[in-house]
Amino acid sequence: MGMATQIEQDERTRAPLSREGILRTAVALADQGGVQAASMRKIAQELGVVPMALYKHVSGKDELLDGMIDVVVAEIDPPATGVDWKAAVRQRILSARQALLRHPWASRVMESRTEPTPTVLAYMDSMIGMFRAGGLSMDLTHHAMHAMGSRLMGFTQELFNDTSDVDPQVEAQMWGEMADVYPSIYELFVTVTHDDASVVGPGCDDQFEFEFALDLLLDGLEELKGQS
Amino acid sequence: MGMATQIEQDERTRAPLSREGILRTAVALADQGGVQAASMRKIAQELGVVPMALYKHVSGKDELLDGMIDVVVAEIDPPATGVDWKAAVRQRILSARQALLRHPWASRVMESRTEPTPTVLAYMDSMIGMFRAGGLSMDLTHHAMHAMGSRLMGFTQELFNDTSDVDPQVEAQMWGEMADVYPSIYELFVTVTHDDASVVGPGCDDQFEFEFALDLLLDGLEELKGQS
DNA sequence: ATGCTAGGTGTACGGCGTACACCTGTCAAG
DNA sequence: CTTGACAGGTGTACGCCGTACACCTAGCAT
Repeated sequence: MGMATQIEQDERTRAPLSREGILRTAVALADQGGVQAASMRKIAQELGVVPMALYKHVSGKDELLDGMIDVVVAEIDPPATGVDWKAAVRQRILSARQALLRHPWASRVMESRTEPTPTVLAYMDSMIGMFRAGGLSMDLTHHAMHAMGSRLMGFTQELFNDTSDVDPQVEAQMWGEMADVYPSIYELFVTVTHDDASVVGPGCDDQFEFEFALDLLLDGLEELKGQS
Repeated sequence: MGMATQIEQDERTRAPLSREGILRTAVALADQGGVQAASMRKIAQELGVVPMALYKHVSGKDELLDGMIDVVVAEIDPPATGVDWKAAVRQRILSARQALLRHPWASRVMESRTEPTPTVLAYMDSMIGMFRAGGLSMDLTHHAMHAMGSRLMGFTQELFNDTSDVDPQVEAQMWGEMADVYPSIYELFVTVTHDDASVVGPGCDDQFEFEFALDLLLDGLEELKGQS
């Protein structure tokens, strides 16, 4: 069996390349190895193909990243119907948050993009429509979009990455030192961990914090809506 | 005059390398050419030195980026004294915003970092202290920190980069097409540009939008403070 | 039969971060 | 005064990255 035959078999085995397949592979690689695992070369290798082959389906790295974002945005649920505007916006943003939690690299990539893709524009458009349907004035809707900011895309920066792989001994001493240098952080930490009944939990409930901030904004907007 | 002499002159001319000098140069390069202009190699060239020389003062690219962030954070004004807690927080966050507007690359870099530097921790600590001094409970302060999210660092994502270098003819046609595909965005655009009396202004006032969202959050927090 | 084209290949280039061996001037200890 | 450690700048080299460009080839419309 000659080399050529082997190659032919490989080629026959391999599903033909396609933009969608490339994007799916890229997203999968990024999901499991971070955004830097989604390099042109690694995607190509994963697909059993030479790097330059990708360029027949994607114009370059930028378009690839845009495509990856579109995949994530497509996972966001459509607007709920038959509910309060606030509830609808709330649900949708929480859905966006879930999508971005499934693809932790996506928020960073989104921010690095300069021009929004049609998919992102469609999402924005739909979001604006939800505010309008809820009776917010155009001006207030405009402010609302800005106020939501990155929350619109379902993410807020987590200030502290609580997952630490240091051993408790060292960590305890670290906190001891922090008490002197960063007294307020220490105080906050102590309160939060004390209130938290769960033994080993992550100190604070990200989901709760996200919803807290979201509701703070939505409630404020509703009050302003009533005033106008 | 031999080569050696020339080199000696260069060496004598050049200020000796230092961590601070490297960071200043890196920030300057990033300010004028984006974050990718602050590569090890370009920083070294700017300082008239070979790339590896930097490693005697900075352990690697990560520490360099951390250092660059510290430079920016150090530009944030200290807390104002003798004013309402809300006013003090407001002023400080607006100061942070100014710092990040001077260094547009900084927000993106901050988000890419995993561990906060001592400088950033000190800023956080001070911020927490401001909430506490304002009478917010520890719990509410905790929520406040999360609610502020990236705004704490003085930035919100600008959804649309309004600075376009296309000619008005093309842009007008583009908006015409958008009216069909993204009706809500179009409607919003029309309203905003119509209300804006200024002829060529950027469509919406980023500073106003930032303060709008900030005040929405601060007002909400104050109300919650009163309730508890 | 012919020649066009879509799609995969191979080679090569410039840029990046950085490991590692090397040199050299300075300065304290013997 | 010698010596030797060492701080700090140099040079080379490696493996990664994105991608320009020339090439091949199978399939298909003419």
